[in-house]
Amino acid sequence: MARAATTTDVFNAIAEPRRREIIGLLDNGQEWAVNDVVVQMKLAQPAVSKHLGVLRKVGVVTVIKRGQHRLYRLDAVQLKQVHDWVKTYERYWTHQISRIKERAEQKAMDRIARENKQANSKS
Amino acid sequence: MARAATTTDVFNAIAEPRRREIIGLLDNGQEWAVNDVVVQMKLAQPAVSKHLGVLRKVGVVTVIKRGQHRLYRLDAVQLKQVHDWVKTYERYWTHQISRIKERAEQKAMDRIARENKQANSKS
DNA sequence: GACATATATTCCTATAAAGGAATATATAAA
DNA sequence: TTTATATATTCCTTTATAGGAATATATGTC
Repeated sequence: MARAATTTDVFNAIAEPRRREIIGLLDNGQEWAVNDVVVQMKLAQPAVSKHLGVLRKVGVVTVIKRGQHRLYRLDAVQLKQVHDWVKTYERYWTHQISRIKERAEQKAMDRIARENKQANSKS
Repeated sequence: MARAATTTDVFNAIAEPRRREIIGLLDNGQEWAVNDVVVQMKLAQPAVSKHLGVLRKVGVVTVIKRGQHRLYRLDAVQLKQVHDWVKTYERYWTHQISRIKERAEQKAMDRIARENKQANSKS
């Protein structure tokens, strides 16, 4: 099997660094014509159109037509699912918990792990 | 040019749903032998070894050898860069700010946008 | 040493991508 | 209507998968 399509979900869409860069550009609350993005990124117009197309398909940007221009706007709410997923692991780099709490947490996790192991061996 | 390698950065590594699933499994603070993962995921052993290999290369998991087993452990600190990036856009789905603040923020963004436009047209 | 178990690696196939070049399409302008 | 501008789409090439099958490697057991 090949890799999943970039248009299947947001995780795939933001895996490409240039698309993250585009998202960063659009994060000024303004509408961006394709050519504005082309000028900022050092990238050819077709490439930019394609990247914007991917971002549109996963819903991270929206488009409206105005004259001959197509104006893209960031709709970053779609990034919430990424945030929600990664937030689960926040405790791994948040060191605000004391050693004692850490050890208690570790013990609790050990217990859960044992229970899971039991449950799995039963099935 | 083809897509960037999954081993180049964490964003690419977590673009694959099964790898996110594996990360979820290892999030119990325990060491996991490859076969434990194979049993949980409905996936063949070579496939699991490969996914774990990708995660190891980007630093999301660590390995130690014990006997004939290789024990994998989550080192989720590497996910912090994803969290940091996506956190930038948190305000898009956090509605705790008042209408007035929103409008003020929008105005500020408009101003920044204008300044950028000036700066760009100069160069 | 012979065999079993755990894991990684190699080879294969199908698929998807990223960007470049060329082209199509739509709208504005003269 | 002809021409210019803005953008999307198609075709092409190179590259990187993801998983399956087979094999290699390391360790444990008898």
